[in-house]
Amino acid sequence: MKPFHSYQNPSLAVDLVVFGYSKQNLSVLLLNRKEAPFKDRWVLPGAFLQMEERFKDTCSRVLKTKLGMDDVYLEQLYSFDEPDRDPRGRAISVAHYALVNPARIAIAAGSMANDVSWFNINDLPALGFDHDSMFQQALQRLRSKITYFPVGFELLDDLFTMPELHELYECILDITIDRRNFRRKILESEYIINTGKKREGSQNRHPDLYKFNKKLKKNSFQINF
Amino acid sequence: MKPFHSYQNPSLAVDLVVFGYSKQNLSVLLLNRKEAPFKDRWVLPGAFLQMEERFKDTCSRVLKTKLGMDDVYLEQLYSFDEPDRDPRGRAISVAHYALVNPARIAIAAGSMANDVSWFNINDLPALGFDHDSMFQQALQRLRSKITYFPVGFELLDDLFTMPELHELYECILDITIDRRNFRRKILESEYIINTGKKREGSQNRHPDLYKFNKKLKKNSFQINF
DNA sequence: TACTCTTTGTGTTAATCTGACGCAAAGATA
DNA sequence: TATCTTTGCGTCAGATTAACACAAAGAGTA
Repeated sequence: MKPFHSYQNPSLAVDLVVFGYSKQNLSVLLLNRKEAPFKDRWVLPGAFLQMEERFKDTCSRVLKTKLGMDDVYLEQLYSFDEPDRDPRGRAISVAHYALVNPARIAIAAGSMANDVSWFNINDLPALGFDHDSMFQQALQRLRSKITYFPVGFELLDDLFTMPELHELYECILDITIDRRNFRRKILESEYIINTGKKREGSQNRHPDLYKFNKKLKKNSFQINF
Repeated sequence: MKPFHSYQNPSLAVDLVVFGYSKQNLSVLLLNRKEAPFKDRWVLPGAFLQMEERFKDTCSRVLKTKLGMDDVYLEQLYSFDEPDRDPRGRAISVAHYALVNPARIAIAAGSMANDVSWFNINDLPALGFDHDSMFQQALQRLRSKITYFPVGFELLDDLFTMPELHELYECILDITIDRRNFRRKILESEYIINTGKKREGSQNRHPDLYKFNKKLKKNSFQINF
C-alpha cells in the first residue's frame, strides 16, 4: 500500500523507555550511540517503522533484536513531533514505555555489553535528542499508573513477598510508606493472593509469598499513599 | 527537509474529538462525509499534516478553517496505527481532544450547516474509520482529567455559578453528586474564586458568580466523587 | 404586606477512612 | 534459652466523607 497523500511524509519512529527493577533499584536501559548525531551520547533505544509495521511491532522488534527481550509489558506514551527534534530531518517519534524483569533476560551479552547499559533513574546522564523529556514523561506515567493499576507484577518475579512489593512502591514513587498501612491497602485492593508458601533462606522470619490476582473483578482501583 | 529514511512513509493525520457543553449537555462535533470512504457517515474532523506542521498546528488549522474556532484547549490523546484503519492506504492518526464553549463560536454558519453538527455524547451515531474508539478514549480521558485538573472552565463562560459547575461535573462524569458536598470539595481545592457578584434574572435566589483561579499554587489536585 | 414556592448558601453529625504506632510470632544465631 | 531482626496482625485517635437539616434570598401571588 502506498501513501495516498500529496507531500513527502515525515519519518516515523518509536522510542522506548525500558524500566527494570532489580535489587531495590529502578533503572532505565540506555544505548550509547556509535554514530552522529549525538555520537557517544546515551539515548533511548528506538527504531524506524518498517513497511506495514504497527508501533508495537516495531517496539517488539527493538526489544527482541537489540535487547533480547520477549513478551514485555508495553504501553504507548506520547508522540513527539517538534520539527527539529532530529537533526537529520523531520522525524516523528511515538514514545512507549516497557516494564521488564531484568532477572528474566540476558541483557549484557556479547557485542551489546559495551553500548547497552542499565542506569539508575536517579543517576541518568543527559540524553540525546529529546529523550530527556520522553524519560520524564514515562516516569510520571509509571508513577501515576501504579497507584491505580497493578503494573508492579511486570517488574517482579511471579512469586514475591510483601516487603518486596513494598520496596518496589517506595522506590518507584520515591516516598516512604508505612509498611503496615501499605499491607492493609494492598490487601484490600485484592490484587494479590497469598499462596500459602513462604520464602525460605532469609535469616529472620520467612515472609509469605504472594502472586498477582489475574481475575480481578474490577480492572482498576485507587490507592493513595 | 526531506525524510532521511529508506521506505515510503505512511500518511500522517490528526483527528479531533471536540467537546462542547451547553444547556446541561455534553456534545461532540461531528462531520458528515461527502466522499468515499464512509460517504454519508459521521466522522471526527481531521486533516493530514502539511509540510513542517506540528500536530497542534494541524489541529488549529482544522479548528480554524473547518469550524471557525480560535484559541481552544487542546490535548494529545493517542496515536492510532492499525494498518487497515483507512481503506485508502496506510495512515496514522494522532487523536486529540478539544474543549470549547459553543456559546463563543459561530459553528452552524453558512455552508457548514449541513455537514457539521453537535451530537449529545449519549446519542452518537456509529462513526466511520476507527473514530468510535477515539471518541471513547477521549471521553475517558476527560472524565479522568476533570477530577484532578481544572479543565471545566474551558467549557463554561468566564463567570459561572456553583450550580452550573456542579451540573457540568455531573454531566461529564455521568453520576449524581451531592450539591453541598460538591461545593465544599471544590472550594477546598481553591481553584475557583467568588467574585462577589451574583447572577441576576432567575426567579429564585441569585447564585454567586465565580471565576477560575488562574494563579493556582499547586497545578493539580484530587477530588473523589 | 404576608405567604408560598423554589433555589442557593451554610452548618451538623455519624460513619468511614487514614496515619501512626504497639506488640507478638517466626526464624536464625549465640 | 536468650537475643536480635523481620514479618504479620491489631489498635486507636484524628481526619475525611457522605448524608442531611435548615435558614436566607428572590420572585410571584393573594
